[in-house]
Amino acid sequence: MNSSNNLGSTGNFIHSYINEDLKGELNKLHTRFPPEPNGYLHIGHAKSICLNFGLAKYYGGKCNLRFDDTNPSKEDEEFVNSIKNDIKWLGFDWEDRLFFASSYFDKMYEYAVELIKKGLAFVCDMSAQQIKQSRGSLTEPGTESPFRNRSIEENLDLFERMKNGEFADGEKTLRAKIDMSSPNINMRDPVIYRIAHMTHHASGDKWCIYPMYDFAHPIEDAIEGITHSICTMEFEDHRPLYDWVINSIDFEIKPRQIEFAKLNLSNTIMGKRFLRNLVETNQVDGWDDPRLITISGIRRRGYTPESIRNFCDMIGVSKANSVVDTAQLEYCIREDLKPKVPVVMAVINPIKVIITNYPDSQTEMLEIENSPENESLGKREVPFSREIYIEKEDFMENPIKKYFRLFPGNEVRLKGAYFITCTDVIKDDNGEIKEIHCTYDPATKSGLNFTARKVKGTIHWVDAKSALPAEFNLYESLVLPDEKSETGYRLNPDSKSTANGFVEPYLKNTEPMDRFQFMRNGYFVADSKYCKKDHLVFNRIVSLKSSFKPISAE
RNA sequence: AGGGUUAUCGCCAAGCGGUAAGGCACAGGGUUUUGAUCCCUGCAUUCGCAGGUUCGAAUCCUGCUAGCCCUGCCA
Repeated sequence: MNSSNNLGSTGNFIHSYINEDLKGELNKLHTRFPPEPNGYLHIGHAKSICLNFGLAKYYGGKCNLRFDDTNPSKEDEEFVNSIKNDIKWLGFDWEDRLFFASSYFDKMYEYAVELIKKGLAFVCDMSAQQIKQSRGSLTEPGTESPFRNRSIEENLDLFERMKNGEFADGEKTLRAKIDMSSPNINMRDPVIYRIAHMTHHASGDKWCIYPMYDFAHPIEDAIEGITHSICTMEFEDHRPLYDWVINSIDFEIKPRQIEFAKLNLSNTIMGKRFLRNLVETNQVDGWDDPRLITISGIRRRGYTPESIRNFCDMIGVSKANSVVDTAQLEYCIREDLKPKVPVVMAVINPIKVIITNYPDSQTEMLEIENSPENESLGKREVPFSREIYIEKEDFMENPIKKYFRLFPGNEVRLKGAYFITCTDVIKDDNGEIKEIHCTYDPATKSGLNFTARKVKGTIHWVDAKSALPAEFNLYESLVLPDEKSETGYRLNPDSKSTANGFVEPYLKNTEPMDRFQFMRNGYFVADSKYCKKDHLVFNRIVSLKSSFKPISAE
């Protein structure tokens, strides 16, 4: 598959903009990834990270990491740490360019004063409610604030007193003086500074007034010399205001804001409220629950950074809002893991098989290749003896059509071992199958190139005596579409299921985050929290593709 | 007085006036000690709709239609 960065060959509309702006000097490109530290990053952020850092890398430019921490009421140090960690894990490096909007508060204050002096901003005494009412509506113009024409001196004095803490929260705001009748509501004298007596995670209690996004962001970009400020579509309406700030302050560098459509994934919800609610009500196991599409969740699920980067390259960038099929993400992780991880045998829902003609006390070691995809992964020894476990699904007393696994009278191959034929089904008093009796044919031993008979099915197994017990977490989509719900979805009650089975003794030294393909079961990762030497826990990253479509019996 | 924006295969997505790339998904065939992988093959006479310009239109023009975003002292 195309593991190269599709930013080059085909490109997207952002490339055309960059080319037309930076003609000949593409290495001057300077982007930034500007998260607000108010939550954990999710795969939608990964798209933005790959875009911003990827563009810089592609053109030999730079990309900053900047925390847009202008609202102390929502932000926290915990989030800045998790965000840094996630970006590094994804494989991107901001080098020495780690910035905080809060470190520009002094400059922003000065720029606000400059705006006042130019007659472009005023202190407004209206309440939030009054401002809302005077803003007009989507179809009607707003009305001007009665405080709009205060003198520059009075505005300067009031703004300074706002800074000095003389007013309570909400008592006054600083507003840009633009146009109350603009069809763009963002231009109707937007608030650019608000009062909030609150401790900021970085600046502490130094400030009690904080700049609003629309004022702060263009300044942050300009200060850092950002050439292209890439954000999502909902900010398109803010671009005139962005440009207004840049032009009003008369920065020599004029960053260009470019909007792209954020990522949506089928059957998943990215909203911060949604994620936060699940975490806080303990419906999931923390922000890194393997079912969550947070970066930390998909990491614990077993996804690799390469697979996420490839996914982001693959889905492209455009302005059309779209929903990417989760199958595409799953394709990327299978594709990445396929040549990297060993293929071993794990029986998730075991049922015992007794090979009645196999010597009672004998155990032999069979040699099996670790990966048909990658010879360099070598071989391993797998014990085999009279009693083994196979997957419940690999046996049917009354087989459906086209079933070529084990059933009474049928012969199948045990991977890396022998052909076995089912001779008996032993049931308990309740009629439940207790064990399956088979016979084996020594002549069919793996590697002997036995060709006298053919079997249609090859199944995996583990030796009962030496197998290691293990727990398997299997996942399905966290949400399901539901037209009856007002949200359009509902939580999937079966999003997680746990099964107890066995793995080969080869896995005895498994470390958390080790990845494997469990033959015919899918790709798995040892859980980072719960997998211990004496208690193996594996999460299914993704199942294998399968063209086997069980058609009902009879 | 509303403004902005989008529309190309089931899902992403190239395309920028010269006659519809690619990926995912799906289907069929071959190989196969994973019903996996791999390998072939198929998958838009058509680009939201209707007109127009042109030798030639997904690309230009006009008019419609539909989706998404915008009335936080959030970002």
